[in-house]
Amino acid sequence: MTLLKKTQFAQEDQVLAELAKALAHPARIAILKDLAKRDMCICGEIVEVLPLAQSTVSQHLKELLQAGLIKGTVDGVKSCYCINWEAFDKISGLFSAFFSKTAEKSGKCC
Amino acid sequence: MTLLKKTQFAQEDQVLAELAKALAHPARIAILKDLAKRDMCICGEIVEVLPLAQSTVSQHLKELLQAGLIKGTVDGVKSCYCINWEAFDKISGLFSAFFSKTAEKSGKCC
DNA sequence: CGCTTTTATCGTTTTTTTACGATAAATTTT
DNA sequence: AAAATTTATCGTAAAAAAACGATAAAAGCG
Repeated sequence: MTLLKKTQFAQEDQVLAELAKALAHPARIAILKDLAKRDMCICGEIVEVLPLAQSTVSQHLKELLQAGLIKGTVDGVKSCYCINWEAFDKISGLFSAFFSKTAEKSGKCC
Repeated sequence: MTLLKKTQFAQEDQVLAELAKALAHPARIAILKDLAKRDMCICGEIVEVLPLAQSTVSQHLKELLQAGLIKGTVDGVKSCYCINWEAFDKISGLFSAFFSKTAEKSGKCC
């Protein structure tokens, strides 16, 4: 009788929900946009453009990493992050598939 | 010094994050898929196909309502829900805009 | 070598989310 | 009219997320 009901849903739905969760904070949206904007990848400059403490930003980066949306490499004392384009495209595809597949129905409604 | 930092981000990012949050649970993904699959809209039959208590499902429906993804009408003692297609398409557009705009960069990386 | 910079992690607090049972309101059914 | 059905809401508990400061580890600089 735990509180972990999520695992009882279809794998596919869990995956999409997990990805949506990674996007479910404006800081993480902003990070992704920032990483995409600069075509070189970025380290702790992200901290400067966000209204959050360094440790909090680090946490958000970790979540994006775990979701596979970005990748990071260590460059001396600095950390360099960038968008994981292969994953990003795949995830983009998952979302558009979800939306288009869901929407291809008649649209009859109450 | 509250803990409400979210409001300090760009409106656009807040909106997208909020929508992503509405999708950030497998139950809500499943509900949307189910509503789309049946081309008539559905009431508490949703409860039967989900491994969750009625009150919990009702809560998830409320969140989808608040995000604008679905709409609901009362039909006697029953409640009838369906996808809000106009909003759905718009939201679909927001996501694909986010992904394509973000991805249109060079892809230089570390 | 000692100091500074950079960043990840730890510990903690606050807030939000998830989940359920109980109940209440409204409506059918009997 | 009484009983049963349907669903939203309330109260509550447990878990997860968000945020920060402090600290630690690693690298670069004087």
